Amino acid sequence: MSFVESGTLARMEEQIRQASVLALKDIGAEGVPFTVERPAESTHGDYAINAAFVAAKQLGKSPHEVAKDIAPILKISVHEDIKVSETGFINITLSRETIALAVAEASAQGDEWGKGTVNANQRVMVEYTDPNPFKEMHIGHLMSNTIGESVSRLIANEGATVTRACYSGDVGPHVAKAIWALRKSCTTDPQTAGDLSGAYVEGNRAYETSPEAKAEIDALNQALYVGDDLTLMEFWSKGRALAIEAFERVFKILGTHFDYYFFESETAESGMRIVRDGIEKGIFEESEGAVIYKGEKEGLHTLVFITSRGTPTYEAKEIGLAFLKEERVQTDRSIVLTGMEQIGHFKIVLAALKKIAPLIAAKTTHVPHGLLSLSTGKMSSREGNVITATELIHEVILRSSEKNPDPLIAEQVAIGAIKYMILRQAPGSGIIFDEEKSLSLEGDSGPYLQYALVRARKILTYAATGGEGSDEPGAPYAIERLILHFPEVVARAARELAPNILTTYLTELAAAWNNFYATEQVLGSPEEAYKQRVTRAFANTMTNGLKLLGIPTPERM
RNA sequence: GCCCUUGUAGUUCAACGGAUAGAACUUCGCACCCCUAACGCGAAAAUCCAAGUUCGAUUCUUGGCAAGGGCACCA
Repeated sequence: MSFVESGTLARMEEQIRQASVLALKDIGAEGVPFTVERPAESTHGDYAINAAFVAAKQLGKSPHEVAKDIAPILKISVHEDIKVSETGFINITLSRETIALAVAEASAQGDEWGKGTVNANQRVMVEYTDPNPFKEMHIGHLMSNTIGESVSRLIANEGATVTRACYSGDVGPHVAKAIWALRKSCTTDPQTAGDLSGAYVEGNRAYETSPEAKAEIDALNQALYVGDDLTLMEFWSKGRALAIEAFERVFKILGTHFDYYFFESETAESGMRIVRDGIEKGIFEESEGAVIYKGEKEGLHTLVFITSRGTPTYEAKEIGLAFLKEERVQTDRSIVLTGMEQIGHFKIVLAALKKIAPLIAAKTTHVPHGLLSLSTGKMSSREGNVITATELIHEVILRSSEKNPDPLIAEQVAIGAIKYMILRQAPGSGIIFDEEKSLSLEGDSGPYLQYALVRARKILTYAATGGEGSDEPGAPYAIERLILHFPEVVARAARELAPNILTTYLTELAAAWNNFYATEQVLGSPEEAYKQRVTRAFANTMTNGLKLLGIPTPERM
């Protein structure tokens, strides 16, 4: 069992890569780039190397000939069969024993199955979700939260210490608008987060239609930054607390917990100070009473950091935030997840930050995600035609409870369906949201994965004994050859910050399991012991995979 | 006008420059309820257009066309 502990198979792909590097060196093609991949067609084997194509030109031979030179000198420590395709791929098919060992490993390791060490000893901060108090969380925040949570878990799974951060705009025009409207309607004691966002919509309408209201709101905005009107600040602080309580209720349902909350009220002052200091250094300029950054020389454009009224914009606050994060937590890497509409702004912020604090800028990565738009038209929190996070969750729970009277399970299924919809596609691409089409409970969907797991676990609860028979059947089941790739898939998803890679894999895995389930009887079969092990290996893989996506795993469905 | 992102079956999404472009929904057919059918099997159906780079391009480059977003005091 030392094999299981050392986890040799978890590094199978890496081993093949290294063996290929050495083999290439031996045939005089050192350093050519190549890939080791899982062939789309399983009959081609478990791993494929394309090095022969790349080396062929340099060696003046055909890819097929080069592949034939490489294949015999590949030194891989597990049993396998190496074949060369006519086109020039080197295909590696693992032996029956090797696959059985991988299944044993997946079955025995439990929670540890799939853990990696790529990010060992790294400290990473991930900022995501970023809802604004005085507005409600809407489905766009759901997208940021779902991707951010999964990315955090994937990074942590590779050995990093992850700090989760949530940054909230608790000052600024949107807050002034909401407070203005609340005061106007003599609301001294708003009760729900819905009251606040309703007020925001109203305040925004007034801001755009009435010059007097605009002046009042602008004044209120400045007063909030100054902060010496105690009645105002108390009202503000109460509203903020109310909003955050609402956020945390949603976070709990979603399975997220933030280690740090950062607020714009904390970053405004230092952000402005740092920007002002940057004027003398020639980083920023004054223009028409505002402080701006001219990005033209770097192919960017000009953006205002401090307004002519002396209030900081998003950009100045972002600079302040970078320093505040640094002050609070030591990190090696800082990831900021936002909607892609902020790409342009973030480039400029990072360009400025590079001149102010090059080390912070160097370790900061902006990861934009696509936007969620409604098939019925544009969503705008200013106009109030948004689908809020809680609305959507309740809507989907309603649908999932048709098949599940148990409210906890209905909720788990609903969250699974919502998160799957978001995580199935590349983080950068947007979603045109249509509840009927986007949120499926059948086919490629969250419940499909959850259901496959439930069925496997059920078998395991019946399997009180280890079952009869111990030898593995001659040919491996398709599911076995999929299970062994799990650690590699997870590592790649973490490296590319792309949970969709894992989602696609788990969907394929669930399909293979359902096929196995439909065609093979586990309990009471001649190969029961081995099939139970396969079942456990699948259940571990799916459980750990869903955990990494942040998708709940219901006990039954 | 400039910049960014995206164009793949009827629809919603995959495909680290590789093998016959994968799924799901829909449609049609089959199976059939024996460890849970939110399941399984089969069929039909797609790379926006044009050049270029490459042994090989959905992927890279350039130019069109189309959609979305951003471009000084919102975030």
